Amino acid sequence: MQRVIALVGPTAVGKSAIAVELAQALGAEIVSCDSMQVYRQMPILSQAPTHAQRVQIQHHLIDCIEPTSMCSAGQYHKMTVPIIQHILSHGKRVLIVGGTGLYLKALTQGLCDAPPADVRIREQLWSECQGVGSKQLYNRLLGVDSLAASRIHPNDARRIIRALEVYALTGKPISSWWRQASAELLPGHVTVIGIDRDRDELYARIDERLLHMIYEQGVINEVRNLLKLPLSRTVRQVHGLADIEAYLSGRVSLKDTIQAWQQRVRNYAKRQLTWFRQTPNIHWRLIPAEEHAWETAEHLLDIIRHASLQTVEARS
RNA sequence: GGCGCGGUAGCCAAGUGGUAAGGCGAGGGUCUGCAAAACCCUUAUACAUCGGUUCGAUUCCGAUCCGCGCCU
Repeated sequence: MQRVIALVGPTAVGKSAIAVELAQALGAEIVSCDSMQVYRQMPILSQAPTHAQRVQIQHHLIDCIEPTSMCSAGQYHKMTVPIIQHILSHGKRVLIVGGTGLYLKALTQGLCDAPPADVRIREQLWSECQGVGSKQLYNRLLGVDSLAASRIHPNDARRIIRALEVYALTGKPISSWWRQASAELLPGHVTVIGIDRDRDELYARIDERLLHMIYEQGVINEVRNLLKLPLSRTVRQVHGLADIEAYLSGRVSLKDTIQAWQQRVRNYAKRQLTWFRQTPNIHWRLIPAEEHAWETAEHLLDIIRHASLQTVEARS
């Protein structure tokens, strides 16, 4: 059977609980693939696995970066590869679990070798963009890298800036970096399982989860403490932070805060699904409403066994 | 009961005597170092009802219904 398996799905679909059951059955350790659970001091906001779950199964890449500093797909990749190799070298399996599509892609397909973000150049380009507009920068990109430009929308300031950044840093267009084979971690060796639920049910779960976070888990207090810190730019993007901050400042009622936050997360879940749908060779399972985590885990085991057989057949 | 204001798509909301912006939502998509981000596409024979004026009314007039506010 495959030694590296990934379990992905939208937020609130029930990944963490299912992952623990599945990891137990597989004899695997869990490697998180979540851009927010990597940070410390925000376990509620990021809905990280519970202490009990982490005692049951060893989890990695959770609770390991201060919220004042910044993680990125590249940094995540750099941290994670050795950990996976280490686990495998001990004869255990790896279960990658998470909802951050880009991080999973970085892990399974690698990133190109272009240099990481350069804060100074990026800020310069960004302020320039705000002055003259993204179309201007896009035209410049068109001049130096028409291939990249053809794949980036003129309104997509972020990617235009990244492309120009790489060009400024290396003198080579970003598309030429794309062409270079990146160091793949485990080419073709990862079985990806996607879990999903009926859309209405998923949205209802999201709505309930946020209420639970507010009324049972005490997110508001967690946010209050976080706000005392000089949070990194990435951390400031966590869903709920800005909403609760507005509530704490008295500008917004609790009711409106919750509604805005719920809406944000529902939209996010949809985007996650869009991402995972295009993941090559992903195996989906639609979870029925009353199915228990351990039942789902059993179904997933079947799927994994099947997928492994197919891979073996394909190779011989 | 009287007076005033309002009734435009699932919601909010512009507007015009020649059949009507936009936003939200919803659905789909893109994604190579901020990704819980950013960006793109699609979406509705929607003008409360009935009459009248008019070549033509969502727009003007009248009545009716509903909502809101004020007055009695």
